[in-house]
Amino acid sequence: MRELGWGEGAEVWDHLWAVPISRKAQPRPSLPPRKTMHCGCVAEGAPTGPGSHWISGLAFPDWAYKAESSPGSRQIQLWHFILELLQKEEFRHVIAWQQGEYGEFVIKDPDEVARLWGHRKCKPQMNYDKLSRALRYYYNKRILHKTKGKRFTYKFNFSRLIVINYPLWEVRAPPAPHLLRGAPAPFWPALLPMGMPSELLHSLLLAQWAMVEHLAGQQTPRGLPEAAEDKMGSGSGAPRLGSLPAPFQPGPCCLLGSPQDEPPGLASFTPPLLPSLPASWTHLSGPLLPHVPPEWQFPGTSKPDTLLPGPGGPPVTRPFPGLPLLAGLGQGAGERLRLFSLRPQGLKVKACPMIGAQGRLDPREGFSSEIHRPKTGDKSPVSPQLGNFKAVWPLDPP
DNA sequence: GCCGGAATAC
DNA sequence: GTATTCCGGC
Repeated sequence: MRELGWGEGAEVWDHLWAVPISRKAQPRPSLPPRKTMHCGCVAEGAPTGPGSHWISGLAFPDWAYKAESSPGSRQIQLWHFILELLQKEEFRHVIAWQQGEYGEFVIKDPDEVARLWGHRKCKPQMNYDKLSRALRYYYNKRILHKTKGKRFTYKFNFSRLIVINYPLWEVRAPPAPHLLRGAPAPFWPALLPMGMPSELLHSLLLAQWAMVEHLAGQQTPRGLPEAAEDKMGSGSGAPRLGSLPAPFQPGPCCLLGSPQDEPPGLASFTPPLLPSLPASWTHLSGPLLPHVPPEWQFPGTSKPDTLLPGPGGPPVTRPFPGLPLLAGLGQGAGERLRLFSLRPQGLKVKACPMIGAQGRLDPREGFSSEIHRPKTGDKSPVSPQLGNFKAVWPLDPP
């Protein structure tokens, strides 16, 4: 297998990050200038904070709030927009997370949300009836579902969003969930909270394994209940990886992409592994976030980093760019997933003036200058060991 | 309010 | 593909 370096395989990256990794430093148009001029749309609700946002113990990275990161679409999607509003304090009176339910949110002012959405999309005639129709289309996609009996209340399916936005996430790591049952804890995949309810764990594992098997073009022995039938995030733009090495097979790190969109071998994909946890990472749920029950949180908070040795993985000190699941795992996770999922330098990107013009870019996230160019011979510098990874995961619908 | 079909736009 | 628009039905 040929090892590939940065700058190759731009198409592979395109669906993941259609934004420049140095986006914090440069304005970019998100709509055709003509349209922007006519409606004067602005990026209302655009986040202004750092690259990740904590939700229910995990961080939603920028992609969750940026239309450009939506596979198959260069325009903002409604669920992105909803997340945008949800993470902004100033819209708390308009839309907010529902206390006590993970991923559940309430539209407190439907007319205002519709107005904002219409403004964003340059659809002044937008109203809640139309907006809610768009939301209902998410039901079948399993991105969202309605909380029955509660007015204006919906719930995100976070696993689904992960599958959609991170089709390559952890592709190398986990064995099939059905193979994990009964396995000793050290052999369980990464990123799982020790207190995670089994159904959640299983759901997550299935989603991950669905990715692995889908990308590998393999068949699941027993089939997949969720992610497989979802055709991998609507199937738009998800790169296929071709042959799949055995789980945990060591391989060169961070060698991604290939010319002509040729699927690289999975050995080329080294997922982020075993970072150290911030000492306070279990207390990261802030006022913007849904409540996280204690039993879902990391049980030991005194010295969590000691539980995540990550042999071979030297401590990383740079800011963590923000990632789902992995976000809660500390800077090391971001460091490694950055290599895994961020667009390398020099790749073509689509400009987005609205976002850039809003000054929402954080100079701390000048990723392009931080991207590690993999060195030849830099073979799997971090242990593929996964068992100590832990994260908090919100509840998904059944 | 909520649902989902249908036609349509982009 | 992802909405937007409209609408009949519950």
